[in-house]
Amino acid sequence: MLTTQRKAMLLERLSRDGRLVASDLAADLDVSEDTIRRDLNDLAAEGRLVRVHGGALPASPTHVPLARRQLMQTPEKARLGKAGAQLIQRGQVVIVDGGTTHLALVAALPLDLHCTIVTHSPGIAAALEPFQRVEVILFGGRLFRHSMVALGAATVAGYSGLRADLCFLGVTGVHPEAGLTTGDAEEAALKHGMLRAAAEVVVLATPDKIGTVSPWGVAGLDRISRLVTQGDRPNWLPPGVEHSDG
Amino acid sequence: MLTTQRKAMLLERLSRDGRLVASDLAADLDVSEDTIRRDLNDLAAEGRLVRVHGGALPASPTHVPLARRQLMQTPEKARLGKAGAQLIQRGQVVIVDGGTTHLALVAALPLDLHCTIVTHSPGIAAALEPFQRVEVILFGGRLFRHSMVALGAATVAGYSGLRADLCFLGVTGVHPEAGLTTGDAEEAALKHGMLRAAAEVVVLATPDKIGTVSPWGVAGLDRISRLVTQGDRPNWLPPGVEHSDG
DNA sequence: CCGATTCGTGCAATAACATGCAATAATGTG
DNA sequence: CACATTATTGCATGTTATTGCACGAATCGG
Repeated sequence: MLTTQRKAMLLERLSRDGRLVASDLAADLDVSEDTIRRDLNDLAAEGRLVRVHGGALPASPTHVPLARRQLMQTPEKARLGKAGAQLIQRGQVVIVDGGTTHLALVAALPLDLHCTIVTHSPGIAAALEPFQRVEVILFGGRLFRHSMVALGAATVAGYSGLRADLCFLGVTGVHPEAGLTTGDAEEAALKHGMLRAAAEVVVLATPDKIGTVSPWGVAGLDRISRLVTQGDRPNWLPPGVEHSDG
Repeated sequence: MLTTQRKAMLLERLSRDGRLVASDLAADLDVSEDTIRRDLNDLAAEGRLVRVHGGALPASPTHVPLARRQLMQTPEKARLGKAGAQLIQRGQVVIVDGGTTHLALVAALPLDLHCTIVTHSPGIAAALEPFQRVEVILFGGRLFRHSMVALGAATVAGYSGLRADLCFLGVTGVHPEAGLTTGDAEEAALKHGMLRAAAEVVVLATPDKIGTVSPWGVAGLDRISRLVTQGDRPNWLPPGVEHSDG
């Protein structure tokens, strides 16, 4: 049997059965378990499935709807979210970007918080449902699937007409020279608009984003008011930028 | 059974039943209680549930309302959703209103569906994430908390400039004389705009809404193309309106 | 307070894992 | 064709993960 053919069969079985068990496959296809393992690792490296102990599971978040992923909060993100939540004061108008870190922020908000939250992320908006005293403004647009946020002229226009107190900005790179960067051009432009619409800008950054650069620039580090990370303050952070350890 | 798969099943049962009992699970899944305990401890360490004596409970009580309501799909609503999903044809532009019934509609869509879905509900938009080939247009506005949809001038303007093939309209009352009604004035106006923006209008209605009236009128029964209910066609349904049993 | 259940820990058996190595087959190159 | 290179596979090795069991401690419900 050809290697490629075997891998195709693995994917076929995976979508049919919803899972793959390495030992069963070795017996079925009459090859060693090592071969199966190698195949599974290859396919996992291509992102076509997710490797687990004993076999593999589907890669696509098919039957894992929003609710599940909302709860998939690492303790790190929860701490970041908690640190961010403490920065919001009663009555403020706050812009909240999309992303799982900001979902953690919402989860850390006190239930009786009284403020206005502006977002272009349907996930953030939906998560704000339990907060009776939070006014939620949602900007629409065409949904950018990768990060599940609304993008488009209407979105940009919405932020350009806004004067907010605080903005929680999500980026995929925080670098001493490249500054704040993200993976999509249009998203970068929108984030720049969000940044300009707020008096203070806070970036919640997990450790994997510190010191890294993504293709599209959003703004320089001196444009943000505070960086929340895990660990000590990076020594390259401009003096005007505050820092907290989440 | 793969360990990862078993843990996923535990989370699924948790969100379905609202609690987990270790001893029951051990018997159900045919593993020792030690294994279940270890699984529960792992998941608790990841913050995905809260460990209690004898089992586990959902992690974030604040978000259970939303999560629960999303998963609280009665078999009736699932059937309605399935019936509605079959009405969508490839390439169409479809308006989908908010509400749990329409969440069931999204859940029933085929994963490879290729169409454009327009909505002003962040929950619907978020639920559409797994559908790679569905273009999602989200209209924004101020979030109306009771039904978790965006309302406002921008929302109305969005629909008024749209020509869609199909519209799934949610109402709280379907009555022979009062027609389609809902509980909020502004929402009623918006729904009227949605109805006018689509060539065909479908109403998915659970039995508790048939024959009831809410304060604010949306449109007469003759303005809809199809009513999907559970059971026989109401004899007062205008002849021009099609009917299906979901 | 007591019995029953549940919990945590250590332990051992088994399964699955990564890694390096060698044999073989397929492919590329002069 | 001759030869080198690469890909694929199975095997041996040591490591890690998973699981069930045993035992004593902690907890629960009266």
